Amino acid sequence: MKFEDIPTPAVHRLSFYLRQLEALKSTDRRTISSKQLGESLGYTDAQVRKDLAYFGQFGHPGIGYRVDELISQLRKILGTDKIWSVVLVGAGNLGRALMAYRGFLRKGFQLVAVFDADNSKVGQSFGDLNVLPMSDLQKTVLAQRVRLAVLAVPVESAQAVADQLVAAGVRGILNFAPISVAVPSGTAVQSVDLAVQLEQLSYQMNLDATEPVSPPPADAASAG
Amino acid sequence: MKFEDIPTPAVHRLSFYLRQLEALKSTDRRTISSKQLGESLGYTDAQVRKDLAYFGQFGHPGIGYRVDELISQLRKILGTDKIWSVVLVGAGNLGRALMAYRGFLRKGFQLVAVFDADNSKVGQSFGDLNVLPMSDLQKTVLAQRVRLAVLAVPVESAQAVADQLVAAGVRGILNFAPISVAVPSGTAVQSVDLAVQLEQLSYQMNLDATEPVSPPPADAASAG
DNA sequence: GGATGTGAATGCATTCACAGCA
DNA sequence: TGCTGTGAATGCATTCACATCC
Repeated sequence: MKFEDIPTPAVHRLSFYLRQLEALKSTDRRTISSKQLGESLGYTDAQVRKDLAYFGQFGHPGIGYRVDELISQLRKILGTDKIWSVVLVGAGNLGRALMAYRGFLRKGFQLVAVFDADNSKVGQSFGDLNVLPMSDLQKTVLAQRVRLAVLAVPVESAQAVADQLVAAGVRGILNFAPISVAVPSGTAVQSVDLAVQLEQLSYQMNLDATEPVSPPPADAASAG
Repeated sequence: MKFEDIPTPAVHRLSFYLRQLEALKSTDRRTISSKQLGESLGYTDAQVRKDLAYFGQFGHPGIGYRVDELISQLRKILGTDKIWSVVLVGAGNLGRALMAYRGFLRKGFQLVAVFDADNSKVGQSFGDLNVLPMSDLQKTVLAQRVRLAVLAVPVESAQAVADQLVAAGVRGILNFAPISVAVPSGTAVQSVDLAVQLEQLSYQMNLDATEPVSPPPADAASAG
């Protein structure tokens, strides 16, 4: 089976397996069964086994999966056994918060440059780095062969910046602007839109007939 | 067909249709076909029609969908035709950035309280609001009948805070901590984990045999 | 002609269930 | 006995293709 036709949802779950396993490292647990791993994440045991089996035989019948072993296999599969250089475009509140958020940089990613279109921000320090002007983007990305970018700019400029990134050689974009960024095939985009996610929650509440807007407080509380 | 068994991916796409349509409002466009709407988001026309048809007949044969009409239908379906009260837990960098990010609060959501466990943060101003201590969470959420929460706390406390939120009556949580938050059935969780998303990009790059880590710059650049 | 809405057909992902190994 | 890996069976989502309406 070729890598290309492994189900996308399966690849996505791999990241959660890895996260869960890494949390386990601080405990004294050495092995884990597909059942245990699945239950902690809300999946079935068959699902876990099938997902992992797409990539090889990592388990030990009668034993389960060895935690260390599976972690390193998953890192290899996901490509985070090597370090990826990442640039950030947009040094505003969100950009800063994202980079500062603890655990953002789980091993495997290193921020190598930060850009902003606002000249008043250029030159400001940003962790170990200084904010660079957009005019430096092309040459920096090219020179350092950067392949990944985080896009935290206002929605109006998101598409234009994405175009520049792709032109400079970036092949994966993590986009925080609320727009569907168009990129040529061969380039991947992952998007995070808070409004979209809240809407999904709102929809799910409607299913339970949970009432929105706070009416004047009474005393009862109901749930499905 | 009952609301409960509409495909999750379809509901998710609804949010993107809505986002796209809202962007269209600033133009003079009055109607749009399933083909046009789909193309702008990378879906087929049949997909768009099927998704919308799960909820009713919103289109006009020979014409397409009227933008205004479809927007209000989608808001109704997603539950954002009413205002949902939202609380934020965690007034750190991320929490502040999330709330400040323009467009975060697309109509339909209103932040009514902010909590933080760090006493030095309590009392600080946060937009129109003041940061409250965690000890106020229960009574505030209960009194205002809040059903949605944004969780931007360190991973160690995420599960405990989620438990408190659920106990207070929250039924939907948007979680930014890198952990799989367990909640009782009847409560929904949406999660955002930056490391997970970068890993997904990393995996997709591997498919194209794009090399990670910057070796000393040469002159060639390749792409699939 | 130009578009929707929708049953039928296809294709994809998950689950079952069991052979096989430690 | 306990657990994996995996073909076969099921179930879900997408796409096709066409009757229908403006």
